[in-house]
Amino acid sequence: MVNRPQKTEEKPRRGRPSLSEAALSERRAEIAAVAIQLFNEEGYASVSMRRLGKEVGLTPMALYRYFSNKLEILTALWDHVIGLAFEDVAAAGGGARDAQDRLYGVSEAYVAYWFEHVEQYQLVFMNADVSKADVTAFVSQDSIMKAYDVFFESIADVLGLTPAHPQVKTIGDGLICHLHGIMHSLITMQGYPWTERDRLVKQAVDMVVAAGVSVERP
Amino acid sequence: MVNRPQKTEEKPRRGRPSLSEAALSERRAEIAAVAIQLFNEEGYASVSMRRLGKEVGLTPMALYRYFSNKLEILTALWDHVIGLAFEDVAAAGGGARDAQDRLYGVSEAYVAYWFEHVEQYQLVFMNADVSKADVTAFVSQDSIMKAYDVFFESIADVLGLTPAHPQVKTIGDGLICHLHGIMHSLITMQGYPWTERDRLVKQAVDMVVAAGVSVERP
DNA sequence: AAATAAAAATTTACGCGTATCATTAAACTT
DNA sequence: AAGTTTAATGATACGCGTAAATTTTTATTT
Repeated sequence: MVNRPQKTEEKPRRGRPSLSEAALSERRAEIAAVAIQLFNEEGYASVSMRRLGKEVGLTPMALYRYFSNKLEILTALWDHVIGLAFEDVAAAGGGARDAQDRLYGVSEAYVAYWFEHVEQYQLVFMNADVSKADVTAFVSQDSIMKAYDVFFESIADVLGLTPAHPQVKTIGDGLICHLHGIMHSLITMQGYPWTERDRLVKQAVDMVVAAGVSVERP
Repeated sequence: MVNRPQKTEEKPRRGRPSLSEAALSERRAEIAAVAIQLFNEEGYASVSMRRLGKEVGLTPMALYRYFSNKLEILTALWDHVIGLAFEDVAAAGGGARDAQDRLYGVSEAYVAYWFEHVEQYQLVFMNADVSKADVTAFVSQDSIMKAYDVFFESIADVLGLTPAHPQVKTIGDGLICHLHGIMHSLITMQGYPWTERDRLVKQAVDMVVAAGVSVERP
């Protein structure tokens, strides 16, 4: 995050006042909106800070008052993109006949979304420059954790357990990892003759369903 | 790859001759060796072409005769690192009591290696700048595909099928994806309260073993 | 030996992200 | 009103990857 003067301490009595928190986040949002559009249209690397500054009417360095670096602007796009992905997932989950059907549906929708937006997947999940702290802060957000809930609910239904059951957490984490692995492997290692994507996703869910028959119930 | 004059055509009769293929690959190897050490010690981004040039005794631009860009030098490190990973995997597979034991061993070793070398994982699997063509060329190499064979052999053993059986390919690809997904998710989303790594890996292999009981045999 | 041709190597230059420093603006104190 | 303090903004500069132009090297042909 950008270094800002302490707000909680005795506020300074002299000198030009800081931008209000409202003004700050308003302009941050304005920059982010332009950035998201440009990043989506032309890619992260192709949009320079000089260019972005020009588009929003600021000098390049003025952007640094609102974001500490270019990557932090990218995190604004993360929120946006993950929101879109889970819109698709929610839609797929909505029309399901039963729990098992829903689990297949949301799993396929999740993977399909990222495959249809590979550039976005790379921007979110393949940026090695992102510091640990950045990602931690981002992914810990309730919005993201809540988005995965649909998987846990479906799994609980399929297994006939409550969502709070520890097995649901373990199996759910496993499925989420598995799906991410399918996307990531097929995207990063395109030369390898992978089994067809749909087949892999189906198999991943099959294994969860199969686990249901052997699960201990309370 | 770097653009080179056609070697197979009628060789030019005048002018300075091209570097021999031997000289070329020798100097490429020399550059790669220095680069691997520096990248490992200081990270990819911290080692500039100007610096690398100085270390190997070339001007920065002279490097471009041997590698078409900085990223292509990084691929040299890929080979190196994947070799190390599969040394660990092979060692883990060597001492196994039976097929099932071996499958658990190699899976855990594979995941453990990358977790112990997160920076290397990021250099190999998290570079969004890498063009599709680059990765394709890299991963299609026999060396990499061969490295995964240990998984397919173990799985065939566990399932009681020949390695050539199509189910082995499908399940093997699934397991490799699953393991990659565990690594990738736990590395990129450190703020999320994932189930413990070992548990996830064990569960992934368990599911493969469980699939064995329901598999159709020839 | 001189001229010529082509590859190798170097030089120069561009736009990039952004650190640092200089300037301007907006408030309070006197 | 003038001076002071502090935030916001702007200008300058650095090292980066590398494209393009230039120079040097090394061979063959005359």
